Amino acid sequence: MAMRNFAKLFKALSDETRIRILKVLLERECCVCEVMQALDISQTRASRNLAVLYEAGFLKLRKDGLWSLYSIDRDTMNEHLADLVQVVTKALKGNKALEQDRERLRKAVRVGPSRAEKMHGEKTIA
Amino acid sequence: MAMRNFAKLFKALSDETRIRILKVLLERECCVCEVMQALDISQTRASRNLAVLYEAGFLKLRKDGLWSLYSIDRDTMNEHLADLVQVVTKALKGNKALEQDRERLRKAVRVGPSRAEKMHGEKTIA
DNA sequence: AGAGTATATGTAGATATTCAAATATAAGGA
DNA sequence: TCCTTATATTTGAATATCTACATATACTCT
Repeated sequence: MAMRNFAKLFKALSDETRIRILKVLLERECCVCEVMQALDISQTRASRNLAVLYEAGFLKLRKDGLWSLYSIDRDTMNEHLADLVQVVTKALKGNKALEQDRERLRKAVRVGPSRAEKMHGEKTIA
Repeated sequence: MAMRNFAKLFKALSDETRIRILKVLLERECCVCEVMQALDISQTRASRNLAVLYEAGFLKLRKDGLWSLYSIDRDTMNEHLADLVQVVTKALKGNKALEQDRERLRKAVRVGPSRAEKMHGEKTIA
């Protein structure tokens, strides 16, 4: 169970054009020019946003002569989804990468920034 | 079944600081100063990023005197998740907002941008 | 009212993102 | 080889995002 960089995955999905592309690709595999026709956008825009989704791991790429055929990578998609569900429904206990944050939270008290600074000298707050 | 703006939701989640905040809040409700201590970040940064998550609907806010107590809005979270699962696992048939894209996809052919432009005069491609 | 504290907000600078236009690359056919 | 076509990449400009610093706001207590 690799620790994923959720922020990066979400960033790839944080653009309306890319969401529209994903939805079109849910219909079927498409070449770049089909995507640009479906969304009525420029070739550059279609190509670049497909590349972003591809690099994030959401798409598969198949070459056929001149055509670049993109399709949803359903396996990867389902993996991401499963992880996401797990993160949100459970409390991510035992996640090493975030143990520090949780450790500091354990010690944290409900005082504001000014008092927090005084508590441990100038090193408590970055 | 309101059509959600997924891009906006994902944008709120597309920042590493906000992911860390969510994970801390999965532990328990926190005030701003607890978040800043847990993540070792500035007060401004904690406050601003909490606000982004709040505005996106992921957090609940409870005021207690001087303190602003933020916590995960689990109902909203689960709604979003349910929607997401639906979108990804099904093909989103019958979604009015995207009917145009799918309609154009139906008519789209596997030719490149140059020929696509000629097919319907200069109006086919934006 | 006045002091102290927790949080929010205005501003500005650095950085990142997005897009179109032009150009480059690569495949297929004459 | 030369031409056409589909896609990728580079460039530059507009815009958005993120952060720290300074300041404002709001609540509590004396």
